[in-house]
Amino acid sequence: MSKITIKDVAREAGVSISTVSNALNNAKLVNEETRKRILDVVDRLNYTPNLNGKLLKAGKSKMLGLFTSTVSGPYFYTLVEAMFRECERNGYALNVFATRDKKVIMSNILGKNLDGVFVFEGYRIGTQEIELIENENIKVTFLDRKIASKNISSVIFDSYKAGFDAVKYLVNLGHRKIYFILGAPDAYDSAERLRGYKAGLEECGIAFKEEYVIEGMFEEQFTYNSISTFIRFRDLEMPDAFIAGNDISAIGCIKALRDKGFSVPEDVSVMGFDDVVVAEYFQPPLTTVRNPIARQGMLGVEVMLKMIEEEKHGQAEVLEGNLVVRGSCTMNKRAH
Amino acid sequence: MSKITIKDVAREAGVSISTVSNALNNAKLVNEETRKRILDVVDRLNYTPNLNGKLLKAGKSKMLGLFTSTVSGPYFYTLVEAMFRECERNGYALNVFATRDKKVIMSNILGKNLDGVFVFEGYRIGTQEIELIENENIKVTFLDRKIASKNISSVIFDSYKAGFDAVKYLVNLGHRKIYFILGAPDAYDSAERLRGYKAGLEECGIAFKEEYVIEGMFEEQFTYNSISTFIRFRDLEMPDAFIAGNDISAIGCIKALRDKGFSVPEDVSVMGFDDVVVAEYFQPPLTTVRNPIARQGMLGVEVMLKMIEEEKHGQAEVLEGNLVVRGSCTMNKRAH
DNA sequence: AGAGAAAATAAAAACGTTTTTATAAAATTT
DNA sequence: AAATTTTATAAAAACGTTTTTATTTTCTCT
Repeated sequence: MSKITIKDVAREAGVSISTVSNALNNAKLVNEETRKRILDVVDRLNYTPNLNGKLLKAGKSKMLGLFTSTVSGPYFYTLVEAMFRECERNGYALNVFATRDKKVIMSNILGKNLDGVFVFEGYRIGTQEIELIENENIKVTFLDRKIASKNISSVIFDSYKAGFDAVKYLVNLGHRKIYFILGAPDAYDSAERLRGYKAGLEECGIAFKEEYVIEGMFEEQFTYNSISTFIRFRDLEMPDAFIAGNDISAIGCIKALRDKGFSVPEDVSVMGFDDVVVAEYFQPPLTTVRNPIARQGMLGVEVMLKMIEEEKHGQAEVLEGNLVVRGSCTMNKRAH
Repeated sequence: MSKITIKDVAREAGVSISTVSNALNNAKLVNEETRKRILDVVDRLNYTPNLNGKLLKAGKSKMLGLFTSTVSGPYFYTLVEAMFRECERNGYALNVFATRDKKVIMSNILGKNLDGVFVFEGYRIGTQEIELIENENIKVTFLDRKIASKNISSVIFDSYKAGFDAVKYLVNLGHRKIYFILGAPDAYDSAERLRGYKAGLEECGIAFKEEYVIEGMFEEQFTYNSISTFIRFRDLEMPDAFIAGNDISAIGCIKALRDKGFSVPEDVSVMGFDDVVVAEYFQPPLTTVRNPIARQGMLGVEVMLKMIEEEKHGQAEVLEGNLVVRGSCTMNKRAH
C-alpha cells in the first residue's frame, strides 16, 4: 500500500540510510553481520530503490531510447528485435518511443534520463535539433540518414548501390524499358535508390526518362492506385520491368498489374527492396535486394556504446545489401 | 557541453528558481513581463527540465511500460502499434522493455517510474510477483492471462471458443479425423484452444483421441519437423484435417505436408489461428480464426487508464475472434 | 495616509537516492 | 600504554525539480 523507501529500511534495521545504501551497493564498506540484517529487512519489506532518485543522483541511466514514428511493418520489428538483444547483452535497456511529436521527442532526448538516443525513420529532426543535441553532449545514432560528428553516429544501407545493382540485373535479363517507383518523398533510401537507378541506366547506355518515374510512397495501396492509373491512361508502350521503392510497393504494383490482366513475371518483371518476410510468401515470390536489417540494429548499438563508454568520436557506417533472386523477374521474351 | 539546470536560468534571469519553475508550469503565478524574460532565457540557454528531478517530485510519470520477452512476429507489432497510438492519444508514453530477466522486470515495475505496466506473453511472472505488485499499489494489465483484482486487469481472447468454432467448421465440411497441433506448453491460448477443440469434438459426437495431438510450439520449423516425422512414421490413416496452434504453425504444417507429396487443401485441410499478415499472402491463403489484436491493445490501455486515473477496480476483458474463410480448408472428398 | 488585501517574488522543504565527509570503535603499531 | 591506522557507522551534502510557506511590493479601500 505505502511506498517504502530507504528510510523505512534504515529505521527497521536500526541503522542509518547511508549504511543501507552501502549494504546494497558497496558490500565491502559494511560489516557482514549488519549487511545480512539489512538485506533481511529489505527482503521482508520488499524494498525496491526508486529509480528516479537513483538516476537523479547518478546522471547515467543505462537506458537507450529509440524514437520512431511507426512501429509497424516487418522492417521495424526485425530491426528492433536485434537492438533489444544487443542492448540486453550489454546491460542496457532499450526504450521505444513512438511519436511524431517533436516536442515530446526533444524533451525526452534532452531530459537526460537516457544515455543515448536512436532516431529511426519517419519524422524529421532537422539541423537545428541536431545542433541542440550536439551541444548537450548527448549521444545520438541515426538509422535513417548518413551523418557523423563528435556525438552523432549513423548506420544505414548503401541504397545507391542497391538501385544500381537492380538495374544491372534487369538489363542482363534483357529489359530496357525499366520504370522506377518512388518511395516517400523525404526518405533518404528512396532518393538514393533513384540515384543508383539513374547511374545504372547510364552504365548500361540507356537514357533516363522522367516519364518512367512513378509515385509509390512505399505504400501498397498508394502504389496500386498509381500503377492502375498509369496502365489505364498510358500512351507509352508497356514497360518491361518495374523497380519498386520497396517490397510493399512491389506487391501493390503486382496486384495492380494482375488486375489489369498482365501476369508477373511473364509479361512484366517487378523488383522490390528490403526482403521483408512476406516477400518470400507472396505469389510470385519477390525478387528483391535484401538489406541486413538485424545487422544494422546490432551495429547501431555497438556504435552507440562506443561513444558512450569509450568516449569515441561518432562514426558513419554503411551496410551493403545483396540481391535475392526469386520469381518476380524473368528474361524479357519480347526481344528488342 | 555543460548541463544547464533551472539554477542557471534563474541566475541569468535575475530571479529565484521558484519563479522560473512557476513561469514554466503555473503561468498565472508570475508577472507577464518577468515570465517573458524568463522564457527568453530558457530559449537562449536551451534549457530542458531534467526528467528525473521532475518525476522524483511528482511521483507520477505519465509513462506506461510494456514487458515482453519477444518483439518479433506480426502479432506483437500489431498489438504494440495499437497501444502506442492509444497511449499517445491520452498523453501517455509507452516504454517497451524486452527482456526475460525477472530481476530487471521487477526492479522496473517496482522502481516507480512507471504509472502502470503491461505484461505480454513469454516469461512467467508468478503469483508471488503478482502479490508484490499488488501490495505496492502498482497498476498492471496482463495481455496473456485472465486475471483481475484491485490493481490488476487483463484483456485476452476467447481461445476456447476459437478452438470450438474451428472444429465445428471442419466437421461441417465433412472432416472427422481432425488433428490438433499444440502451441507453447505454458501458453494460455494453446491450452484454451485445446480445451475448445475437445469440447467441439464432443459436441459433434466425435471421440477425442490422444494420438491426434501433436507438438508444434507455435513455431514454423518445429511444426515442420513434427509433422514430417509424423507422416513418415504414422501407422494411422492420414488425417482429414489439422488445426494448428497458430498461423505460423499452420504454415510449417502445410510445408511439411507438401514436401511429403500431399496437397492442401485437396488431400488435407489445415487451419490456423490469429490471422497474421502472411496468412493472406501464403499459398494457399490460410483459413484461420482472426483475433482482434489491435482491439486488444486499445482496450488494454483503456482498462489501464481506468485504474490509474479513475481509481477503478481492475477488470478482466475477453474478446471474441471470428472465422476467416480462405483457401486452406475444403470439403472432405473421401466421404465417410 | 494608513490599514488591509492582492500580487509578485523569494526562501525553504521535500521527493529518494548516492557520495563525501565526519565520527566512533576496534585493531595495530611504536 | 599511547599513538596511529583501520574498520564500521552516521551525518550531511548533493542531484534538479516542485510545492509550500514566507516575505516583499503594489494596489485598493476607507
